[in-house]
Amino acid sequence: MYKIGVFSKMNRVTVKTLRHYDDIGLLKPCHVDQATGYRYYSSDQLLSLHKILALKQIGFSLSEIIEVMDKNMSMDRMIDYLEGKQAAISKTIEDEQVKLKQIQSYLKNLKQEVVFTMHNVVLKELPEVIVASMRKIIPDYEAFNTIYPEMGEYMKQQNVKCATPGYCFTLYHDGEYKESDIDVEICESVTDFGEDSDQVKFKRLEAVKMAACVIHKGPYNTIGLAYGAITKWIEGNGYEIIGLPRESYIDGIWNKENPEDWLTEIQIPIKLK
Amino acid sequence: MYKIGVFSKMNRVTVKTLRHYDDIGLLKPCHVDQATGYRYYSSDQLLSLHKILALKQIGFSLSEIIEVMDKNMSMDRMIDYLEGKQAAISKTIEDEQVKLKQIQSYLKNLKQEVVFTMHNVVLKELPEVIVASMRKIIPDYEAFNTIYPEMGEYMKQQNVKCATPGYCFTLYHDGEYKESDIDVEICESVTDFGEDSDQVKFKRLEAVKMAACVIHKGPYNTIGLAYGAITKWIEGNGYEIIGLPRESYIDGIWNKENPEDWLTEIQIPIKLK
DNA sequence: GATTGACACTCCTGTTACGGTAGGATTTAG
DNA sequence: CTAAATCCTACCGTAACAGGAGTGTCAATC
Repeated sequence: MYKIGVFSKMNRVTVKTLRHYDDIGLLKPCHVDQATGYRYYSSDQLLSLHKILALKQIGFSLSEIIEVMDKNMSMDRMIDYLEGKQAAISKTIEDEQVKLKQIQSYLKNLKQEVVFTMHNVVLKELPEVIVASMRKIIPDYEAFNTIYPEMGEYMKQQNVKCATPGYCFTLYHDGEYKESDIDVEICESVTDFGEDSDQVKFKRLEAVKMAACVIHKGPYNTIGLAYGAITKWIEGNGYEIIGLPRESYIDGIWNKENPEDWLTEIQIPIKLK
Repeated sequence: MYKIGVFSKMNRVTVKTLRHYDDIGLLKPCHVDQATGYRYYSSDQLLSLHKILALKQIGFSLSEIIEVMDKNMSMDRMIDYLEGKQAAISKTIEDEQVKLKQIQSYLKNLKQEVVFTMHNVVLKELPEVIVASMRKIIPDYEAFNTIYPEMGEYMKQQNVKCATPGYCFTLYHDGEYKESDIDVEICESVTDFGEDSDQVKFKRLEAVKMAACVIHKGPYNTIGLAYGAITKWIEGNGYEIIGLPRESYIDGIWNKENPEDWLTEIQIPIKLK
């Protein structure tokens, strides 16, 4: 029979830990003095403690350990448990490796003197949305100024409501950058389907599990920088593009005078290669 | 100006999270209504939120993010920070991989029907100790019964005190298992140096950074099982032995009648290959 | 103008596995 | 007998929120 201090030294755990295990019922001392409350442990309990530590080292939580120790768990259940842990650990390893790659790509950019604060790439999920869409081949970027009002007009007619928060974006159907005759589809997220017209169609866009996103601040003529940053990031981190990029308009001519204040988010569906 | 709900949807974060960031001063809404307490955010703040999420995704803690965002951190400091993170992540990856190997080795044993509860290998640090030691070549294991009392005798003479908790073990100097003419060194941890004699020497054993440990329960003639388990584990997990195994006696003939109750811990210094 | 449903607010608690500290009782050594 | 070491309980703190209770506000409808 050992007092808690000695017992703790025998297995290199702290007294605090032993008391904690007592509290949660993981390892009760074999005897507790009624009068003083002193805990006494037997050397037999070293065996239990040993097992607890072993399980802890391979990533079991204390409540899991309680479960494993309490019932004389069958071997099959034990195997299941271990395999579950195995899968969980494999996943964390993968996640950490992704993080590592991201950091490395940031470091690379930093060292190449690309300003860090400009384009922070974030991974997000994009939810399913219903959109009113209008696909056109426009002669140049100026044409946006005419087609957006056109669509707004039609939607007012149809009496459909935009979703809140507003989500309005352009899909670029050309695989590459073009200055003229651009195949674009402008989309506005709405609450319900309306009636299709020649120009405007309603459709449901599926959720995107993972999209790389950057925010671009400033007028549209410098948005190429953001595209450059995000595509570089995607490649540098071992992802590949699996859908059309969306250019989502947050602030623009309609609510901010100064083009330097405009905000646009680029969202590109991706997956791990 | 957006209310918290809309703003939260714009970046796929929860309202709870935004309030939390407000509480800790990470992202204050640009306006708070004095009367109602309603928080209002501007689209500009999407940029900040974006940066916060990007940093979080690569493993920064919120307090670190506050630091990074607050002062317009210099690029060099930023690089330092990122490199620190990089190292930390690499380390977690390694740790997790070690865990994974351990689980795999347990699974292997389990599936080979080796009883799981018998030998749980735990990694521990062994502290520095001062020991009284006696090295001898003994004819057989029976001889322990004579040399231990011999040493006890000498120590009583010398008036040295054993450490608490007692730590008494045997070092096996033969590289291999032998049945006769065994080169052993018995050690007893003491509080202070005493005077050396022909038989008994005092010395300081350095701390061992990592030792694989198992507890063996029962008489000594079955201790081979424990050795088998531990060496298999060491190999299976990619470690190598870098010191003499210690056989530490916890319970034995001196305090337990029934050999089935005896406890012995085997400690083997190791390092990652 | 009143109602209503959605949304907002402020606490408070709970999560993991203990570490730190305060204040008081007990044991052990000198 | 006294002092030091050890023990006890009890409460707070950690990271990053989630969940819930109880209540107040907003925008739209009747």
